[in-house]
Amino acid sequence: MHLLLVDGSGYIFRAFHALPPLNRKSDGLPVGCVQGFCNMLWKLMEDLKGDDEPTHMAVIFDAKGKTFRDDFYPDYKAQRPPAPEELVPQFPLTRSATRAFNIPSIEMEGWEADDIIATYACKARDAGYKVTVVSSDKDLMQLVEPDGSIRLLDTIPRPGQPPLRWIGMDEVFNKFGVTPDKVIDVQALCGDAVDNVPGVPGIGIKTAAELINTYGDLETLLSRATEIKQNARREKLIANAELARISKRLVTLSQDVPVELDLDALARQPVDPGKLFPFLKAMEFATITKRLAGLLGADPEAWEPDPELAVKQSGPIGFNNEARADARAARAVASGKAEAPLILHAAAEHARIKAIPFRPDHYEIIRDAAHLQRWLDAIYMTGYVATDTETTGLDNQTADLVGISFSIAPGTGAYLPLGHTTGQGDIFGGGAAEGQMDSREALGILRPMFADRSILKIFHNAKYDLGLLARYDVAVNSIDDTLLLSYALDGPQYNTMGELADHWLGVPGTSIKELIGTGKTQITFAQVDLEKAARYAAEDSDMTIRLWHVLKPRLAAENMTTVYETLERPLAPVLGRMESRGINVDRQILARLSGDFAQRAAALEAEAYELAGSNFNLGSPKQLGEILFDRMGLEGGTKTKTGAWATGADVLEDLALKGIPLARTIVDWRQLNKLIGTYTNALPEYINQRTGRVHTTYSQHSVLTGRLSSNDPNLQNIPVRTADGRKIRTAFVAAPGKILISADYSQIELRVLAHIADIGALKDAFEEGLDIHAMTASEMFGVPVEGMPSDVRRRAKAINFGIIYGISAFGLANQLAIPRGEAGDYIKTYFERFPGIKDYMEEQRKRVKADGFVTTIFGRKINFPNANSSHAAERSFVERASINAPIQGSAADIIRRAMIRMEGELKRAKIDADMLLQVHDELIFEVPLGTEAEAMVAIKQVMEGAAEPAVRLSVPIQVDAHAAHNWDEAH
DNA sequence: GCAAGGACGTA
DNA sequence: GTACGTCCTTGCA
Repeated sequence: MHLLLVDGSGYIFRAFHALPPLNRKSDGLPVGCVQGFCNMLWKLMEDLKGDDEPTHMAVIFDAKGKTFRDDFYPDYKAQRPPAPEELVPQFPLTRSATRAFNIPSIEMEGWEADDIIATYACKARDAGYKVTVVSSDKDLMQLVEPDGSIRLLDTIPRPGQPPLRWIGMDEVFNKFGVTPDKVIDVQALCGDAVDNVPGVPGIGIKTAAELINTYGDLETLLSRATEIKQNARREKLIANAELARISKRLVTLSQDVPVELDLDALARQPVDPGKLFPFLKAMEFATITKRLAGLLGADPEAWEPDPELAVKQSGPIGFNNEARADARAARAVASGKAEAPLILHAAAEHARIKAIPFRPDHYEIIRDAAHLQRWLDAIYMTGYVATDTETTGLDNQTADLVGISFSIAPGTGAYLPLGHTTGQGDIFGGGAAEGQMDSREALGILRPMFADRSILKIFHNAKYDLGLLARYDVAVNSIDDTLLLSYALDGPQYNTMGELADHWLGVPGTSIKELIGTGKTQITFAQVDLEKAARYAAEDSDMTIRLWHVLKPRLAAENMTTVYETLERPLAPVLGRMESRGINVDRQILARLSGDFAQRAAALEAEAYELAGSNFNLGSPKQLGEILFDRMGLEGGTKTKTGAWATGADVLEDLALKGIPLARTIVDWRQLNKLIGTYTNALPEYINQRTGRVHTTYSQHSVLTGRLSSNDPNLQNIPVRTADGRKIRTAFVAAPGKILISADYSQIELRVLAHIADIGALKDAFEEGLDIHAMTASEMFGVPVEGMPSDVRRRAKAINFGIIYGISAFGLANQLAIPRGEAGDYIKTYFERFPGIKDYMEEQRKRVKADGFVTTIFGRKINFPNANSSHAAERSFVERASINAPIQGSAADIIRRAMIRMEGELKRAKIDADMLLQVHDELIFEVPLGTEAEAMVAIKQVMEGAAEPAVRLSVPIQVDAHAAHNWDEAH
């Protein structure tokens, strides 16, 4: 018979300092000690086989509250600081873990774990058991038996030491200088600062051992204290005899705790996969789950995560409330009213990480397979890794891989150089630099790690690395992204690694410019000196892991987990694939348009010179203003904020109406010139040599409201409003054998407004499929929809848009070219007809002033740090923006959800369709010719249902889809 | 060579 | 009145 007693509380406290901190991947719940605890439990079962295999087992914990020791010595453990914040949530989880392994979890109020352990150990010893106590607590060393019937076992992982360290007679003697039965006498004399056991002041462990070995035990020593020769020692012992006796009582473990379970009840039970896997999956311990599944011959997929412990998933109905609760909690945090351990935990993590110094000389350069394998082993041990690719350029569709860096903990870092060349600045590139692994071999080694779902890969801007690695056939599963964490938490406030490092870590990141220079003399990263490159690259990963440790716990603390998990992280790979696909652009159509536009622009230019009476640079607003308002002396000119003449299109239109033909000519010239410069001439330059297509880059983290932006080239502002502009869209064509589909949300923002502000009249109109602007006009002006003059509808439309933009009389007057007073009357009438809108606007104004942010219906936060600015114009601006942001942002969230779900749904419906572009309320697809009808049905379904189940909108969502060979006709 | 300002393309 | 990105000129280094 062999009883194994685990000192659960002792393990947690010691493991806390010995193990790397680890948070649950989904929500930042700290679980490092729980994971260490689970590892320890199953390793014990693995290691203690044969003679050492326990027949009985229990895990003992400290209960909350006072113990009997407090009754006679209130200062006992009084100086112990409260448990670290990240430990607190782990206490109950270790109990759950114990039960998950089908092991009794024992704790008793009024007793310390040590007393319960002592009671069971002695009972078992007397019954002839062998006893092992899993602990390294010196207070338990008094239990060790010389014959080995009771031993301690220390299992806290420590670098450079064996995983199991037995503590028997010899080890106790080494520690206390006495046999185990005299340990309490020694402790009574030397005391214990940590537990606030007083002992005899001035007597340390060595003196105590010497005295006890001389006199036999404490009582004998105290009764014969007068015999001691050393004056000081004698006086101290006599003066503090009572303190020594109290100390002995404090350290002596009780052996007669009235335990409820008898020894038989501790007999080992077989592990029950139905208890174990739901727990492990809820904790997201992928590696342990896999190993235990192998050991037990079980399929972990057969069990769902324990719903009590898992990250709360948004249910069909619950989400709206949850999002509101999130928003409430976030407001509480912002106003400092929240009391939440997670907030303190996040703050503590920030302080901890910030205090860890950077040690560039500790970074490693990986030059061979063995070294790479050592890092891989470390990554698998850790379960996560910050990683970053170094390349020859900013465009992941053309750049080449130069190296990869890794970091598994703050202060660690390694750089794996793969594509460095010799010969700095040599345009022929030189040969490969010495001391680099073959990139095919290295990628072959790394591929399984990147694909492994149990290893979390932490990037800063994962979309870039994913798109690049995909070109090297490296698939990446399980990602986190510090850029998107920051965006979910703080919006586009900090963007670059440098800004984040500066703000959160208090260090200026090395600028890439220091390595590659700028302008004409710029080199690529491949040409950077390898040692320098390694320091830069490893530092990048080091900073990424630090930022992750700082930002990830904030997610749970600030209730942004759902936003990050459902709107940010899963979108990045989707966008990455859209960028990789690109879109087919017909070079010849653009060339023909360039010629046509240039010819017409030249004619207009000549006409302008004629009308102006001199040659000047038509592209210069400065020169134009001087000609119009100084030389020609035209009236009514206004100045811009810098004092220059304003010559915008609205000003020129005005002049044209007043009979100044030059103004019209300039307007037309500018339009053509814009089309040439920004589109017909620029776009062909973006056609990728390798793919023959144009690949935009989306920014997921730049827009305040949650929209995407598109750049290099911007494919979200391809002209559509004018006939000439639309011709450019005809150059965006389907590949041979394919056809384009454009699917766009109809009036999505007005529908969202009707839902959020709960406007019955608007909702009814959408429900009945009415012309919403005509309906508005009819309500406002009392004009029947039938036979309504187009100008009346136009005004109503302007007002509807104005509402979405946070209307002002000034702005509406400008838009409609009517007097301010008249515009003000319109707005008044509107608010009278739709009082709910006014309430909504007031609510947002109030919110932004009180909280500094507003939220979308999915819980996304939009920050306005200037909400209480002393500048009136700035304040008004914030008010308008805070009215617009929830509307624009909720619509943006809806299309994000559609995009995230789209690929999976199309695949499920066995529809072959590639999502290529997003233009805020529109998605462009490329599908095989002939399949467009069924594709459109499926696409519409996903888009129209995108808000659900998270939010059940109270207005119908309508999507219009068209298929055609080019984008102009499909739109 | 770079930043700022003006102008203008989109939703 | 909201939210963006790009091109061109201008002015300064």
